[in-house]
Amino acid sequence: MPELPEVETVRRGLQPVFEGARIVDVEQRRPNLRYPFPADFAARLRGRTVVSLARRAKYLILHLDADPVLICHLGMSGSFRIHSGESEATPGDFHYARSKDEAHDHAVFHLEDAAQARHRVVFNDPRRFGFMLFSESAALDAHPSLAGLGVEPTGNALDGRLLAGLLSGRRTPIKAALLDQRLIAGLGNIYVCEALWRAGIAPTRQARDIAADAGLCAALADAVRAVIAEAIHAGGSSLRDHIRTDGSLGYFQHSFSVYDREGQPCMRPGCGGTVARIVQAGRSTFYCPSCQA
DNA sequence: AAGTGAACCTGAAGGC
DNA sequence: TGCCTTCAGGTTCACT
Repeated sequence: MPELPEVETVRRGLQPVFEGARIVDVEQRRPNLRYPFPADFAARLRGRTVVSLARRAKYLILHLDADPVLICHLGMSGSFRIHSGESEATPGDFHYARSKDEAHDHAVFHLEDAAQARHRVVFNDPRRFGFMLFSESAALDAHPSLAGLGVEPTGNALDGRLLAGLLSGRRTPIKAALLDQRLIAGLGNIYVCEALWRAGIAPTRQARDIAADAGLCAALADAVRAVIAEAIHAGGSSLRDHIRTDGSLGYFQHSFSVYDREGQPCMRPGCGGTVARIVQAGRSTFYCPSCQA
């Protein structure tokens, strides 16, 4: 499921285990995920100390005390589990994290923290759309996976004026424009649908038409920032709940207004419409034809 | 340039 | 019970 809020939730869950820890060993259990693991993957990580765990868009970035930088993407079904002694937790709990099919445990990081306690961090990814790559340089903007990524929808950078500039002149449907990682980095199918519903904008409208309306751009930028911020917040609370458990309980509790609600009543007060599903660029779009114009 | 569809891969869910 | 089809949070590439 990982869109930006889920990746950020995973990052926050992993951060206390990774940061400051020494990588004692790495098990690489297959040659590739979506892409081949980097050459000498385990050997080059072994012995390094983790300086920080960052995030850019849907990418996790592990900065070490020496080259390289580890870039990790969860794809559609990637997850991490933490094993610390007796306890176990899954940071960022979603569908596939529940299945503890060890056949899909593709990489294991053995860590030792400052108090010499050992932790294992296990990467599981049934569909193997995830990947791990190295950047030889700390200048990550030069890495092919990260170069060209657009603005983060967190913080205050994304406002109506900036959004208007990004959408200006584009003939593509607004749905596709918001999914374009070169414009805004980190939105996925769920939160694009949700943001368009909040802003009352039909997903089929042309991006350039939205760009021409300053009020709409401001409303859409606000909706994007709000839905991402709320989702991160919800992920955090779910994470806390989850870490108290044995790692096997509960889905990430989403409350979607339109996503996956085809045929159900629109949740906007007084609207009375029915959520519809259409396909755009091969992907499901959920929206309310009554209040999204 | 813009848009679509396919590809990568496994698993869940629903119809019959 | 099983077999079949469809669908899934992402990204990239090939083609109109």
